[in-house]
Amino acid sequence: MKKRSARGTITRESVADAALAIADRDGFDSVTIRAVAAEIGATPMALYTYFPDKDALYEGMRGRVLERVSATNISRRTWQSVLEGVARGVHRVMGEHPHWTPLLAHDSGLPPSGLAFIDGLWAVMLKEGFAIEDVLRAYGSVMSFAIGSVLFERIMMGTEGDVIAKRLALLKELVGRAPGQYGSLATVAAKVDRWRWDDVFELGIRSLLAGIETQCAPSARHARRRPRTHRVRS
Amino acid sequence: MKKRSARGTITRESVADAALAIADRDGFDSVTIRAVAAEIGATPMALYTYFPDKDALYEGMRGRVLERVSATNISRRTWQSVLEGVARGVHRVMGEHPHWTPLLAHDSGLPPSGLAFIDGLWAVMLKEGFAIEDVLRAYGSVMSFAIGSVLFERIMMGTEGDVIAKRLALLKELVGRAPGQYGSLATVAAKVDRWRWDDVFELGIRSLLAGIETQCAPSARHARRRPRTHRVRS
DNA sequence: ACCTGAACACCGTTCAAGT
DNA sequence: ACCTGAACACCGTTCAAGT
Repeated sequence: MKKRSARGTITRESVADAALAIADRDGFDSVTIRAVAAEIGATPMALYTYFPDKDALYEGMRGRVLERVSATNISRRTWQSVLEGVARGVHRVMGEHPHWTPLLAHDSGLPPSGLAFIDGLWAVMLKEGFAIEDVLRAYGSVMSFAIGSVLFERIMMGTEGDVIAKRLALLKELVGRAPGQYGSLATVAAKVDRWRWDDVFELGIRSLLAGIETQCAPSARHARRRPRTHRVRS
Repeated sequence: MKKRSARGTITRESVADAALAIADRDGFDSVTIRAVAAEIGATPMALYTYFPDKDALYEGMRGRVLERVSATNISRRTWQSVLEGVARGVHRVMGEHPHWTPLLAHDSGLPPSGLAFIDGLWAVMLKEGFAIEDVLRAYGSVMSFAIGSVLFERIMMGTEGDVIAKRLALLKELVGRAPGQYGSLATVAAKVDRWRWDDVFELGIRSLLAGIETQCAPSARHARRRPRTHRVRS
């Protein structure tokens, strides 16, 4: 909808940012090639100079999001501050831009800037004495939770922040069926408007850091060789 | 592609199952109204008798998936077995059907059967003495992790199980840039083919259950009134 | 190389009509 | 109520053409 931009002013970043702006404003499904082109004052096909297809555009968007996450200035002093920092960064950025969350669930690759970002985090963990396989194990569990908490909140609450509307719809759903049948749900749902979703995140991140500490983090005190229990599951 | 089904034989379940079968076989993006209709031998518009729109179809699919999760027979004896059981169920079902994972990230509602399922889990937690707000806090953190671990694995490894191909692509990516720059990434990536993703899940679920135990679970020994630390964040 | 305009093969969904 | 067939307003992407 903007005026035609001068030739040569388009960049991968400006395209990705335009796409993110549309997602913010109109929802993720409104991010179409045509809409993004209109946003920067170009023709749909002009974008194909910068991104070979729509998955590549998603990848570019994800790169820009990760730059925002890293801009929350994660301390690299300890492995705890690294893991907590990146989790908190994901949680904060996605809390501010709920329409961006589908990017986290779309398996269309990580841009080079994302690789560099991860490399920096893993370097700290290795330097702190993490075993190589524990780096991915610990990073994976924390990132899984960070991503999942954002998506789970979106699934439960929707994207519009209409908590009350959702709760009422839920209760109406319950009343419509056999009364008393969904007693536990109703009991908890009645508390939902007083609910702070951040508490879910806090409980999870605290538990995970503690668990990593005891299960795979290197102790600076005594330089033991990662005492992992070998487990057998049926 | 099947033969025309007799009039009146279509059900919500058969439509949802056909959609899940297509996702399994051809990928999630191949689940189109037209493809599902063809799968059950009907016309595209025939589905609209059972689902008002595509989001409703997703909701129906999610309901069928949750039935599978609950079919993993979750023990309801303790709150630990409930939370671990549902997390393990999600992890197992989605491990067997990676193409279904986008359903977990799509915020288009939970079907009534899903509500009943959650109600049953929460009933156990309440009966075990959980405070009302702790029910959602604990359930939320565990489910967030379960969902996130599935999606994170899919993001990192792709959906085809082509672990080696992915790793090679990653390493090639690294070599292409300044050598030695992505040292940490390369060090860890070199171990990836020996990697068991289940270890990420095990570390997370263990940590979360332990954290819930200390931070909000009721102790059967001494019936204290949930000793939560009151925290203030900047 | 960058960008345009027309066209193609899809998609979800509406509508009018049949049983 | 259940189901059909044609049509509409989209979508991502290809192609031939211009600078």
